[in-house]
Amino acid sequence: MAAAEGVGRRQRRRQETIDEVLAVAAEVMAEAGAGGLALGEIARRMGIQPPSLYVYFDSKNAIYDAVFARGWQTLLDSMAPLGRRLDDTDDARALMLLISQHFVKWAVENQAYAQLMFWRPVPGFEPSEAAFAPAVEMSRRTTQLFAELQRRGVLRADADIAEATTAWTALISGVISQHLANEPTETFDDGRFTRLLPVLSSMFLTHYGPEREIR
Amino acid sequence: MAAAEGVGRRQRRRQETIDEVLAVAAEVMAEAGAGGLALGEIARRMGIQPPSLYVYFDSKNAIYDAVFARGWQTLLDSMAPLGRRLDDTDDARALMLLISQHFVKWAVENQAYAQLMFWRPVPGFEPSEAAFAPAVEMSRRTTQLFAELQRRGVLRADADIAEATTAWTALISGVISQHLANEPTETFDDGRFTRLLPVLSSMFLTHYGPEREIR
DNA sequence: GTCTATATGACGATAGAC
DNA sequence: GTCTATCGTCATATAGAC
Repeated sequence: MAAAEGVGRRQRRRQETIDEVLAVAAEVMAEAGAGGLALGEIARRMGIQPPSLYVYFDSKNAIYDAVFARGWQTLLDSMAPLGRRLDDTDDARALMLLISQHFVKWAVENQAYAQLMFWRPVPGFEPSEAAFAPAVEMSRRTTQLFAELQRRGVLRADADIAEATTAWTALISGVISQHLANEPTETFDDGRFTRLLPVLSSMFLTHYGPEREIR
Repeated sequence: MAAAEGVGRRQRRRQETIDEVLAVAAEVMAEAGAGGLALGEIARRMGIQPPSLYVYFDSKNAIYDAVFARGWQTLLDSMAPLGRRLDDTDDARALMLLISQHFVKWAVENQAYAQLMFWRPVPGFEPSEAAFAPAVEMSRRTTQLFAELQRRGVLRADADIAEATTAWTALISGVISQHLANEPTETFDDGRFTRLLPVLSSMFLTHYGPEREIR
């Protein structure tokens, strides 16, 4: 019993340290860019020596991996409430735009994560399969959302859902990429690319929608 | 006279060395990723010592800057013939797709350059104004192309050309980003995102085109 | 002008004492 | 679990040979 409790405490404390490492890492990445993460800087801010980090992570890339996974998981969690709104709303097209804007806004306001999630800024780092899981789940839910939109007649009955999902992904990631690369200090509301989302969303829904309006 | 010739030879030789450095740098970046460029590796392949590189470039970032400029200039030059075809063709919509495909294909086949041109993979490196010039010129020509398409009635008379240019840029860079990040080893023809270009192009032209077809 | 030789300080990573 | 010591590599700077 006492032994089991001891293990529990130790593990709890270990997890807390791991969480702190990741939080500080995200801080450093936000200031220096995703590729500018330095173990010495993490250690300095935590008041420990760099080698101590190796007690919790096997390598620098393992830290990147954990940050990558955490980013997708956080974004995924933040989108869940919006997805559930689909049951209430009668304007699925407007909700679609809201979802797109929420997604891009998160990326613009969490650029350290977004660089790692949407680009390959770190030579030699490739996310592990486990870290990729939340990203795959995001893709799954997006496909599911489009299938539901099709069921409701917002998307054409003969629309290729897999294709629509890929197209939407490319659209959104294009806006994010251009913002991060060309005007990273601009706010979501004022960005040249982020402001295009209503147009792009309407473009997308016109193409995959049930009928094309006559102007 | 002899002195002037001597200077000419020296400068020519200097320029040749500079060109060799940039070619080797692009090689290394293609293998290790844009952020994985190492001066020692450039020097090793050239058969010189790393400090010798400082005779030709002030810093590593100066090499990145030159590669960045060269990438945009090369892409720009490779697109010029396609742009001129606008005068001959009677199917401007098809040419529009060809141009998009050419652009993306170049990025997919020159990933070392593309990473530097479309992302920010190197902490602390921001392209100089001079290096940015060919990229600005590319944007200018794109705007010009769309204005011409509008003159010909391929784009709506009341379409916002600046907005259309930004939207097209976001679309294209979305395809490139997703390909580079998720399936960089896939060919242009087989890529999940690159294959979407006809759909995306049609989506774009439907939105900005003169009338929306009824399905 | 161009190169080599050498030095500096930061980095990621490892070994081993405590 | 944390430290010190250390290694190899990196970008960069300087001194000096040719």
